[in-house]
Amino acid sequence: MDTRLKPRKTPVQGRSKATCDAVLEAAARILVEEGRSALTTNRIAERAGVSVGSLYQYFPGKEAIVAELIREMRRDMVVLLRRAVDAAATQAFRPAVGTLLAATLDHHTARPELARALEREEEDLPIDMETQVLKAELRGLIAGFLRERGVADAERCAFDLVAMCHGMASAAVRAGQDDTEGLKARLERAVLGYLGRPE
Amino acid sequence: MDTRLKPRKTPVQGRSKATCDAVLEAAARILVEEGRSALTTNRIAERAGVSVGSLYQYFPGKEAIVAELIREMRRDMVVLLRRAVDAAATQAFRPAVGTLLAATLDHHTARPELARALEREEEDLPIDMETQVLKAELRGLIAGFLRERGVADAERCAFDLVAMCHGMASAAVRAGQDDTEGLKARLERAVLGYLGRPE
Amino acid sequence: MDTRLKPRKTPVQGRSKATCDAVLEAAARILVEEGRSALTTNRIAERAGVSVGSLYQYFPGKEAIVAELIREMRRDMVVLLRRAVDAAATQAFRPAVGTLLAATLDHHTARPELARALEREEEDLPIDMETQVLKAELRGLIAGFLRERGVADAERCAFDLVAMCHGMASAAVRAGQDDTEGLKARLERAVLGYLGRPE
Amino acid sequence: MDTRLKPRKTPVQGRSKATCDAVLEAAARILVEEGRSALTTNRIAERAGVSVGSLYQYFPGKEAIVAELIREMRRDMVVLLRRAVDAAATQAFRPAVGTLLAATLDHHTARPELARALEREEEDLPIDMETQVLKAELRGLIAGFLRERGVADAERCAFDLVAMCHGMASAAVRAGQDDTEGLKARLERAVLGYLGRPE
DNA sequence: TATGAATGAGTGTTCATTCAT
DNA sequence: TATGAATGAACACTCATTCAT
Repeated sequence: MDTRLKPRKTPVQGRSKATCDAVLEAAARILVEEGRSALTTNRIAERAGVSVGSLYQYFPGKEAIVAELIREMRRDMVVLLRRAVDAAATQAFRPAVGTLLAATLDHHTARPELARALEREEEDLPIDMETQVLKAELRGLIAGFLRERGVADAERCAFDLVAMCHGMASAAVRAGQDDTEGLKARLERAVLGYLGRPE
Repeated sequence: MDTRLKPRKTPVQGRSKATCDAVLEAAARILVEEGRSALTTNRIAERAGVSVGSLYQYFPGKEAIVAELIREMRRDMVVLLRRAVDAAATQAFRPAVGTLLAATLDHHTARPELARALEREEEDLPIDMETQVLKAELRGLIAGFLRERGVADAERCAFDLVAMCHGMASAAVRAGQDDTEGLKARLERAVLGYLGRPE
Repeated sequence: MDTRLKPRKTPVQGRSKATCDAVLEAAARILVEEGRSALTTNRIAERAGVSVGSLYQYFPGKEAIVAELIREMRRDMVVLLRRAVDAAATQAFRPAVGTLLAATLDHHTARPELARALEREEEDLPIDMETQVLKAELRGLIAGFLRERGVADAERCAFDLVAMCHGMASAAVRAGQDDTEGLKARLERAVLGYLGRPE
Repeated sequence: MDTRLKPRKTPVQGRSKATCDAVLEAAARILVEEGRSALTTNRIAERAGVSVGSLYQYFPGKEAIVAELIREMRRDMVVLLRRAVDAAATQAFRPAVGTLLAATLDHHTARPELARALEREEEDLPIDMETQVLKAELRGLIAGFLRERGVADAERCAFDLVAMCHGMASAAVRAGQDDTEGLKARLERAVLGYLGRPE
């Protein structure tokens, strides 16, 4: 079942790679600019400047394209967060939280609507293994950080914090707010408050 | 444009009302039990025990049905929250927050998956006026409560708190957690923390 | 699995029946006049003077239409053959064989190319239960007749005779021969010869 | 029109020949093992270990490949039957018929499903000249044999006998019977019976 | 000459919506 | 007013065939 969500071939070079990327990028753009209901295979191919046939050469179906976009997003997040966790290791608690939040927001900042759209799609898709692992890793990184800092029930806290930030960031994007700094400040307040460390 | 999201007639009594309700209830059930992709007009009519023709007599289209469900949900929330705000008026801050949260969760508790599904649909639908007003009212009630209690920047806070609770509650439902009490406790912590009043 | 080969509804009256029949008849005509490769759902609908949507209201797919045509054919054959077996009961062996053959050919005579086309299609389709039963019944009727007349290994003989007649009749139709009488005479010779009763 | 069914080049030696053969063999295997619906040019190339481009270098299209397989089959049959007719020349009638039947079955015995599959395909394809000639030759050989033995209306008899044997052999293969000896015996009975020479 | 990426017309199928009964 | 048969645009997806490399 997993194969329906995986690319057919993952070409490493040349024209193939270009086509493959064009398809993914087109899908992303459509999702953001035209909405999920406009995300048809024909439209994707059109915007990618590619034929439908080519699209199907690389992906077994529409869902696989979206799934791949999600995977890319999660992979990026893992990289960013891992880096942030490392950087935070030597910091005091408050600035460390800031570092982590900044990393999380970085991702939302780059293409906020895309992130939101993909997170939405994720809910409708059957969760494939890799995505599941990536999400677990994200929570794991945060939980690890919290545990290290002596926070009790780190797993649960990580879960709640992720959900909380997701909710607030989504709402902000949705409302068209683009004051990332302000958002970050408020998230910091929320997180530290939740953790009982508003000092 | 708004008329596409409104019922054709809002019959207050008799067989008409029954048909109308049957349609709405059928749509709700399908959304929860069979998923959004199963939500077709024919299926709705079938589960409602009504002909498609009748369905179109009361609703101009599929979206109008969903929009009406959303409106119902928001109306319910307004009622619950207004009542809670009244009840909270005489309470100390902490218990007052608890009262408000309880009201908010009440709604999620009754039909959690439906609430989540509708909130998802809401994002895809063009926002009709009434829903917009209802949502503004919800935030207004909370903002009013906060202002009364001397919280600065009450509007913004209300916005964030709603988003925060929405995020955490959704994630909990999604993860299959059904420990409402626990959830409420964590939300309380988050809210009070955010407000800088963890006393 | 069987449901993919069965009609969706078998409407007994009115417009429905007419549409259903029009679809079947159109498919039969296309198969005969335009060939199997022209048998597309859109073409069927077009020739039936009906929309594709209607077609799918009555049949779950293209295969189901063909399967139904086959079933109709087999049902007809069973009726004809049963009647012939009854009529042959009181006849001497030679004329009795003639009666059975006449019945078999009757069917081919009515719409020879259709019969041939359907028999071809039958080989590509997963065999559904009813068709299987009908075919068994056909062979059973012949085997019963043979057994009654003291023919040894009646089952096997029935199998061979059916295959033999099928082969010869098909070839004749294919070659465009339309001398049914002559064909019948030759089949008789073949059958009686095979049975070792050329008297 | 005929050129669409002929190979582009018929290379007699070297790598070309190998490629050509690989394509034909791949097509044959697919037809037998995966069914006619799996017979796509891409799949053929894949199983042949060759690129689609190469496939089209040797054959103008898919049909040409199948047509060539059919021609090969018919050529084989002509060779076998010619040899058998020669061998039968000095035999008495009964054993002579046996010799001819054995030759015919030889062909079916080697790759029964392939023979059946190709005979099926043959019916869908426009008949190209060479195949027509080959089939005429087959009937001619049999008719010649019969005429020599004083059988009246030898042409017609040859036609019927071929059809008869084809029908019975096909049915046997289809039913999964693999008792070639038994089948031969029954065919003999049928043929001799038809010819009125059961002695 | 061989490759295989690219093409796009064509196929099966669905579903929101209409309208004759 | 209620029905449900009919509609057909739109969608996902395939595959024979071409052509730049």
